[in-house]
Amino acid sequence: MAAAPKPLRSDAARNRDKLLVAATEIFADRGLDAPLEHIARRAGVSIGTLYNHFPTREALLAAVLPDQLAALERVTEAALADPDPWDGFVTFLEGLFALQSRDHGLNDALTRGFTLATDVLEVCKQGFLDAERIVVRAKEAGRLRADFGMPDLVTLIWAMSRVIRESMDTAPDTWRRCLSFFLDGLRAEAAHPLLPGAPTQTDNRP
Amino acid sequence: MAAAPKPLRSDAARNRDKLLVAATEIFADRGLDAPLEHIARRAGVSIGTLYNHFPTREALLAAVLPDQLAALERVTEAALADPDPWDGFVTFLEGLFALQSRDHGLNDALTRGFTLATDVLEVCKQGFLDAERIVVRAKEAGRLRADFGMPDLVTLIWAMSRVIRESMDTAPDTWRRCLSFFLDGLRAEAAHPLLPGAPTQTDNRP
DNA sequence: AGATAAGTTGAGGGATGCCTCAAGTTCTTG
DNA sequence: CAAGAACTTGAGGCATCCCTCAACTTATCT
Repeated sequence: MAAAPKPLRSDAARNRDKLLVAATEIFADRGLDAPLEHIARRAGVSIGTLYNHFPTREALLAAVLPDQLAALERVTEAALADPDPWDGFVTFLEGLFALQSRDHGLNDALTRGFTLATDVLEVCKQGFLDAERIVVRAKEAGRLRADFGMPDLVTLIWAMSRVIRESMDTAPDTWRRCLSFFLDGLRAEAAHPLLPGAPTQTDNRP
Repeated sequence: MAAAPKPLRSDAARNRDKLLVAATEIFADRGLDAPLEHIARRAGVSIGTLYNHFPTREALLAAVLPDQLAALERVTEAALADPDPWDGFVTFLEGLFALQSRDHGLNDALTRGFTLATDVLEVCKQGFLDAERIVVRAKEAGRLRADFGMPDLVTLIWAMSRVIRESMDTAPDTWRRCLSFFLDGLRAEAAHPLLPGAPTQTDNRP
């Protein structure tokens, strides 16, 4: 099935590793569109070598992102493991944004419409479905407002990712404050009718 | 006082106007870092002429932004005119974001730490003070949660500006939905203790 | 060790965007 | 209607980032 991945020559394997380490670091603190030259330089390798191993930025992302996404998966599991559906929902959001606040690249990945390799995309979709379980559970328990849907989660991620990016360097916990306020508006008992002109939920399915 | 602004030659004045019109349009729908060449081309003028009239991007902004800020001022006034402090607060936010959603450039201006000419900056500061009156009034009326401060307004603007930008082309009213949720968390009676780790208000004064 | 396949290198070509300035054009004024 | 001042022009230099490829180096295998 899978094309037999021919074994790399020893030096090539080493360079590949150095590139992955460098890419992970640089993406994490410069974001996903950091110049590839920086990554090559940090890996102590020429730009040509980088392109030899990863012909496109997307290929490099596909090699680097899965680790970050695994961390996210752990957060999701922890959230689902919480016996209280609301607490689980809060745990999920806190964990998600905490990860994003530590990893500029993950922030980009979750947020910008990035071209991702199909298998990475698959992981994302799976994560999205797990997140949906968290949301549904909290709604069914009558704790999360009934009109909150997955598109709203996406919107929330956009919103918070901006807050995270903007405050990262000066007051890195600002997002917690913002999230606190937001969460208070998501509790079922806080729900008021939407502002006039606000799209109804089905309008903005992604 | 003010340095006598020597009268422009007629053709120069015409070009200047064309540039302002073009800049207003392009900034509004491409954002504040649209290529200056685009603006020159749309004005039907060479790039050199643009630089002749506005030696820096900042100078061009200083000539273009006041109009947008005036619109914002009108929103602020309307908000203060509302007899109900909470409704005024809501009016303010709705008006602010509605403007941003129509003007990509204003969205950038309010959001990114842009280098602004001192007099434009002055207008911004004034607007900020007016906004503070709206916030304080809503808090004193016991309608807006007591722990909401001006830094939180800044954060909210960051958050919403991202939502606006991201949904502008596909579902331009998404921000209203998001704002509705957020507002429900800002009502005094919705307030819950902040999440652990959230900075206290004084931490993130800008 | 020598032959060969595998891997590396970095200069260089292409885009885009910023900004300048010498040469040309056009308005204004006497 | 000159002539000089005011203004415009666009090619070109700079910088950044993209990506490629012919010449070189190195690991591996016998």
